[in-house]
Amino acid sequence: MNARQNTDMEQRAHADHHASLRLWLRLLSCTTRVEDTIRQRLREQFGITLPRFDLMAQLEREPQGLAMGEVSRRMMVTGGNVTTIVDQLEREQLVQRLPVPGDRRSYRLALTDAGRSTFATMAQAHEAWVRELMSPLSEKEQSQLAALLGTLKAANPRSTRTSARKEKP
Amino acid sequence: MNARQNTDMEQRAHADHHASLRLWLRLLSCTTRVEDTIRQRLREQFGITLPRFDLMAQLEREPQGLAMGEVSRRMMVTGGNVTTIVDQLEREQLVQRLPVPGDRRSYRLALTDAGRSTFATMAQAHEAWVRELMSPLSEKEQSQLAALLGTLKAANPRSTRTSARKEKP
DNA sequence: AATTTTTATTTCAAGCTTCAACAATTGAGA
DNA sequence: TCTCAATTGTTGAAGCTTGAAATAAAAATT
Repeated sequence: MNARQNTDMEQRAHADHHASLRLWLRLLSCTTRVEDTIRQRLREQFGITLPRFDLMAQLEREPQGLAMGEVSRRMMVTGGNVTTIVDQLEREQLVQRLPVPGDRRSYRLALTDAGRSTFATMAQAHEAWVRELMSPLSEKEQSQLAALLGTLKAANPRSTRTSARKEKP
Repeated sequence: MNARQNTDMEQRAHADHHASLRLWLRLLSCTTRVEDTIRQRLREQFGITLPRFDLMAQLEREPQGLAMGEVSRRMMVTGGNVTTIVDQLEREQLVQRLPVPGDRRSYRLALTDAGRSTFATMAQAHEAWVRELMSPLSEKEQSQLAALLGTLKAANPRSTRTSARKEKP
């Protein structure tokens, strides 16, 4: 660390040079705290992990089912990741891989009946927790927050994350 | 995409029945996108992982060093987790475990000289990335966001997460 | 039709994370 | 002092995650 440069940096810092950094750390820690709470309650009360819950939530929205790749895109995780989560959920009889007539590579991923009813119970509790955890903010503050985050989200591109992109030589 | 169900959901949503849930999902995805970008750039440009960078950042703030437990608390991760990250960083000669005179269970964890200089370089790039990623928001919007998140953070307790808490029988 | 390219998914190794159990040391009380 | 409880850190199993390579099937080209 060069003391001279350090001083220069501090001088130009007009009080809030690190404002963005502090904002980011606060954003991160808020999110982490809420997420950890939800993760813990899901495990304690339903014996399920957050990734499995999230995957079921994706399927619940699309009763006709989704391809693995589509789930991967929506959850913003790699395909390999989805494979292992689905393997587990299938073993627990909560989701099923259904064949797609025209395409033997792919299949429809859908909740089983058991999965649907299990999810319904969990989702209700989950939504109550989220409301509780957000309740420190008034309704008005919540919509302000949503608007600000919307700006941030719109500007940052969604990463593809399908993994295994080959370079064109 | 099923148009009918989509409509139903919107109808039953007395304008903002699920507002908190949507807010939470937006908060989560904003954070995830920024975090993923940072993680990727750290790996590509410096060959380091985000957890290792974060741990070094904790140490950089405390030149006299920190105990494992203190790092664990500040990073809000389990002790076992810190152990493995430190093992790696020690192997790379970026941090060191220094003995504490009065206590043979514990030690001071501190950056090495190499660690300090490596971190300085990375931290500068890191801060520039954060500023870039937050730049869709004006300065004023950033402080509004910080204030709202402050309210949220203050109300949610910081979890201990030291693991291995024995019940009193 | 045969070949090449693209698409869909899986596998594998490595690393992160948690939880629970464990070991070592310190501290407090009998 | 001796014992028991609390503190500090580690280990191991299981699960999540990524990135890269592999497999299989479909689509596009020649």
